[in-house]
Amino acid sequence: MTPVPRAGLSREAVVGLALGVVDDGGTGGFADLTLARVAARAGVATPSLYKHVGSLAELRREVSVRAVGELAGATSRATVGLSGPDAVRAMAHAWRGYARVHPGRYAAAQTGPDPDDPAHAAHRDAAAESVAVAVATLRGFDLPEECVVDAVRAVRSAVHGFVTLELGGGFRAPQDVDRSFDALVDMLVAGIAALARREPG
Amino acid sequence: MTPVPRAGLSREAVVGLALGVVDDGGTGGFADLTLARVAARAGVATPSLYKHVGSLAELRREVSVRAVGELAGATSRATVGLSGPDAVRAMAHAWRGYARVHPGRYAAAQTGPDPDDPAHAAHRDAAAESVAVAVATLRGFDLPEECVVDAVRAVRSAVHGFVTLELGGGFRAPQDVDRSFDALVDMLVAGIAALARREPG
DNA sequence: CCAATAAGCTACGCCTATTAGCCAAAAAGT
DNA sequence: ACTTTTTGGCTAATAGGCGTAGCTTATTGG
Repeated sequence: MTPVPRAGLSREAVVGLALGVVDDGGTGGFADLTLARVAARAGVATPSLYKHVGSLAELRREVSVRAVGELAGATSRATVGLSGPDAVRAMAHAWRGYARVHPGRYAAAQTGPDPDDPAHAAHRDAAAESVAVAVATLRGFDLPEECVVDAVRAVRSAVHGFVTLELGGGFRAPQDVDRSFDALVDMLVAGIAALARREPG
Repeated sequence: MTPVPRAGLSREAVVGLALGVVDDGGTGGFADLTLARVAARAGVATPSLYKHVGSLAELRREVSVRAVGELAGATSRATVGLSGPDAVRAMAHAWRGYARVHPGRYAAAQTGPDPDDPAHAAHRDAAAESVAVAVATLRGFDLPEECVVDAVRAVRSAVHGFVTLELGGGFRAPQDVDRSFDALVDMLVAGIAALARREPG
């Protein structure tokens, strides 16, 4: 009957539009990601998206994988050629920088993959890559093998916690937040060094 | 027509049932909190809840305030009579302990209040109390006035980040998570002490 | 005993996601 | 070039969520 021009969508295009929704929604962009919103951007009826994406959950997972990959890439790029304290500092700042520039995507990156579901394989890989960057950063500290995991967990915890609280408006005091972040990173670097000195073998 | 017995609800009762939903839902209990679920627990039709609660958003906020208050209470109780490193350690462990016992409520506690909305006053108060506990914990470190906020932010960031990642399944390696937490707390204590030593005045 | 209030209910409107089935447009095959 | 198949739109319809309106009954207070 009525001619229906093609919108030229594809899985890639849909994910891209979803990323746009996430970006425009600020910190809550990922939580507010909806098929209806994506369809509106595409100029298409909501059910049409199912030709390119299995479900909202699948689209969200795809967005998460992208976000985790980007975060891993940003920290990785920031630390090439560095080691020891310099590497940790660079990683921490790159991490926080990514979160501040892309708060919606950072929130998306916090969805953990299901360890068992085979559909989450890409997500697991991306997460593993992100952790691998952190591990690589700690080379140069001469950490005893069994302490590396403690150090990685400490760095991830501290930086992620800081960024989360900052984006969530948790730091209401007037003091400079950058300064506090530097202090935190200093603590981490000193703490890792101390961890290396302890239990010397 | 048909006799409609009273369910004996009240605002208190509704909030209590909501807390039950949150508790039973694990980490995602707060995200999955829904008026329909609460109504089902109350044995009541969903719209009936509006006689006791203004909206889902209001109910969620109420739950958040409770959770923040409980967390502040738990950390406060754990640190009475302690100071310095002992206080920080006790607070960190009480914090993590609360989150592990009440993962749903802990997630609820992460919703930040709107600084302007007068309806969020109770939420702001609860959050302020929680921060006050952390500040009190740092007495005994002789921190220069302008460094206290850095130390508070560092402690909150590190502990919150660790707990968040732990609950979210972010620590997949087989190594003991308790040990990693102890290492993190050691770093914090040492870092705060170093902060006190720096810029001596 | 009666009136006022409080606490249920059903019916509805609007927004999601998702499925089913139709139809035209593009692509592939002959 | 024509035909066939696949693809990517569509509308219609189901199910479940929040929230509003208006009715009815239980409870309470005079």
